Amino acid sequence: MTAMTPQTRSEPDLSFLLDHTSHVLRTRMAAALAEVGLTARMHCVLVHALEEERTQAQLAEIGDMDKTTMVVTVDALEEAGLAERRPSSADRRARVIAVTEEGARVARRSQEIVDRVHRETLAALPEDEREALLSAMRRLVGGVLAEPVESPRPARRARQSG
Amino acid sequence: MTAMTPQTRSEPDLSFLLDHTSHVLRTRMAAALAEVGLTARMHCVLVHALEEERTQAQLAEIGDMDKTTMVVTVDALEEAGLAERRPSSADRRARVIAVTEEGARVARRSQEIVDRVHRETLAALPEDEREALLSAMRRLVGGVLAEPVESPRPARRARQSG
DNA sequence: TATTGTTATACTCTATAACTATA
DNA sequence: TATAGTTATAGAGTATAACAATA
Repeated sequence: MTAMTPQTRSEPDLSFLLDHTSHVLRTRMAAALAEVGLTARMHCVLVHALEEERTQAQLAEIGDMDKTTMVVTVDALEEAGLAERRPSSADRRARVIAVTEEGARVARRSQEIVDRVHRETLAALPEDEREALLSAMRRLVGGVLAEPVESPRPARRARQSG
Repeated sequence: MTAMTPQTRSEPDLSFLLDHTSHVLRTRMAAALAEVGLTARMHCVLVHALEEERTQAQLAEIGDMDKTTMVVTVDALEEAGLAERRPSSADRRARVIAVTEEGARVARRSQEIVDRVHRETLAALPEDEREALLSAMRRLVGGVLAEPVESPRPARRARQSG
């Protein structure tokens, strides 16, 4: 979004290009998924819970969410009747996320929506460019842009008692 | 960040690729710019204010920021002695952002940092892929991914008087 | 009446801290 | 002692509302 390079220069503004495209795609995806009442996170949890038996911690890992964010996401899925928390037979601390029949139906539709939005976006590109784009992005994700640099977060006050 | 497509499928997950790369690049850029005491927004305002005489509203437009976000960004630049608010000669409501000498020096360094981070990132790609990536991204920004879809924001309570 | 910049603040998002139950 | 999940809430980020000065 934020243009990092003035228009009078010819350097490619990779930051702007990535920020803008990811932001716009995100809004489009959110709007499309809203049709079936899901957020991107709910979709993510749903499809990965459907694949195999997974606990909240495992799903949080996959979706790169904090465990507290996972709590509210699973709350939303339960409230919508799309998933349920079940005790894990292997570890009594853990909860397995079981997708309901309705949840499975919605997940099928939401995955179609996701694929369609991706397809429509990529369809705007000539095929060779499309392939190169995907290949380049995968190379970045696997290489230089694999891991975020983390900045030291400021300390936090203890919680108010009462 | 959020994987939109389970690993067992072969559809390209454009959302994940864009979200991940833009997020990681953003953290790298933030860390690199912190060396000269700037945020990405401060850099953005600084270089565009340096190009020609511009008001806060114009700079907000360029950086796609809200005008209230611009206020705090300019506050930070003024506090750091890198820019100053000056009354516009054309419109007495408006403030032109004037970059100080120190601001110009810092802007030159921060632009070098931005270019370097972009160059280092793109250097990880074979040249043909690099060119295709940039071309594809520009095509998306100019086409299907030009404008965000906006979702209706929930209304807001009036401000407390007192 | 509309717009620039400002202040105050509501709201969202996310993560930290503290806790319970279990490993 | 460490981990899974939960609750409460701190704090960052951002945008809306209202306002003063000016167009």
